[in-house]
Amino acid sequence: MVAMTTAARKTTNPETGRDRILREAAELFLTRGYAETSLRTIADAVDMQPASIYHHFESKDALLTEILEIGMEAVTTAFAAAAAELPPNASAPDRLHAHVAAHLEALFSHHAFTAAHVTVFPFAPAEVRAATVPKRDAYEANWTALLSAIAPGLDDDGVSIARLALFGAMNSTVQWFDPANGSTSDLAAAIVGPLWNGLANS
Amino acid sequence: MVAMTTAARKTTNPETGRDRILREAAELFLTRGYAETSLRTIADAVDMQPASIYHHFESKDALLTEILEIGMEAVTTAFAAAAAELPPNASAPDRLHAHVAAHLEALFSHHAFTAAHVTVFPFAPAEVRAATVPKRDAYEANWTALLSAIAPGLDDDGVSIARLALFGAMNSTVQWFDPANGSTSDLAAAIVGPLWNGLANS
DNA sequence: GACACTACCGAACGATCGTTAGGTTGGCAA
DNA sequence: TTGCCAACCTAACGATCGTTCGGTAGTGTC
Repeated sequence: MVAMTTAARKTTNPETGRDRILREAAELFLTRGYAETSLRTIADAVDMQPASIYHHFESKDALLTEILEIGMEAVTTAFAAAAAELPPNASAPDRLHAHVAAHLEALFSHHAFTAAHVTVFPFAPAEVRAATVPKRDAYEANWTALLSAIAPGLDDDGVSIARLALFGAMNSTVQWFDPANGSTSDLAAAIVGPLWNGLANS
Repeated sequence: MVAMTTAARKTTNPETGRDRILREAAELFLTRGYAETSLRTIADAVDMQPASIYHHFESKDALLTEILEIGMEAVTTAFAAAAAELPPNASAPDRLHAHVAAHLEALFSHHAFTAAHVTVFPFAPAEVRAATVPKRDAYEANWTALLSAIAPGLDDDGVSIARLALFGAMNSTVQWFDPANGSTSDLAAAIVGPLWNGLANS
């Protein structure tokens, strides 16, 4: 009886125990918060005992660190892929749209992992944040370069504010946009359009 | 010696015990998170014993509920005040700027109370969120009305997306803008300018 | 000068937390 | 067939959590 559950899980779910923990934990952290989610809750979600999680992860903090790293890798990869797919002579608004769409697509396809950066990261333990900060900085640098290239009229402060405001706008979508109601590309267009041309022309 | 501390606090700090708890708790919730902040930490910050907090508040949840209500009242009042101060024939971008500036000013002057809505609210206990939702909805309705008035070219979905993206942009400022580096009115101009005229013209 | 009341304190409660120690099992390698 | 190892288990640890109970010191009232 005890033996059956393991075998049954193996056949019905190809996801390994480790990946399942990562995914379920990411979703729980996202919806309930890090401190609000106990290891016993995570264990319940993956049909395990709390102690079993320690076979795969060193600690609860290490679990969160890995989740945040997966999320940051997803958006970083998406940014690079969008840049690679753009024609060399793409217009400024096209480039902006492509990268916004890529960010949003990553945000919703690796939803829990990337969205965790928006809501979980600020309250993560200091050591966890410190471990993830370099990768976050690198990703932000991509956007700083993009925005100064396509809006040469902005000075450094203007670029910073534009980037941060755009991040704020994009990342807040995880709290209100439902992918069932439209593509992330359309959502990107709905954000980039007014932003590029101005509300004055909408 | 024990008696002195009470007298000394009374004279050096005009803030009552209750208000002090509210303010310190709001700041701690904001910087550390709700679940991450224990009542013992709050008690330490106000030089009290944990049990004493229960003389002023029914529970930790009730304390957070009151903090969120103070914050929502601040932005609601600021919105109404901005509307009242505007000349009847103010231009659309002027109206937008005035309300963005009012929101940002409230965000930073009642910093911890209003900012708590951005970062603490999503993970607050369900009962706490339910108690605050009506006032949040009412505030959002103000913005929906404003945006549809000044950007008549947008349909309902467009207004919603514009409002949510603008909220995302404004509220994210609590995580990166330092009021020491400039006025909230300038910050509002830096956000509204590109948004209204478009990045294309920046 | 007795009384009530506000504002606090000291000590403790049961519950829950992250974590650890020490098994057990099922499948693969030799 | 034996031995090994990854993947789990049961049980419990000490720490910390929100909360409660029963006080006490100071202040104003009659």
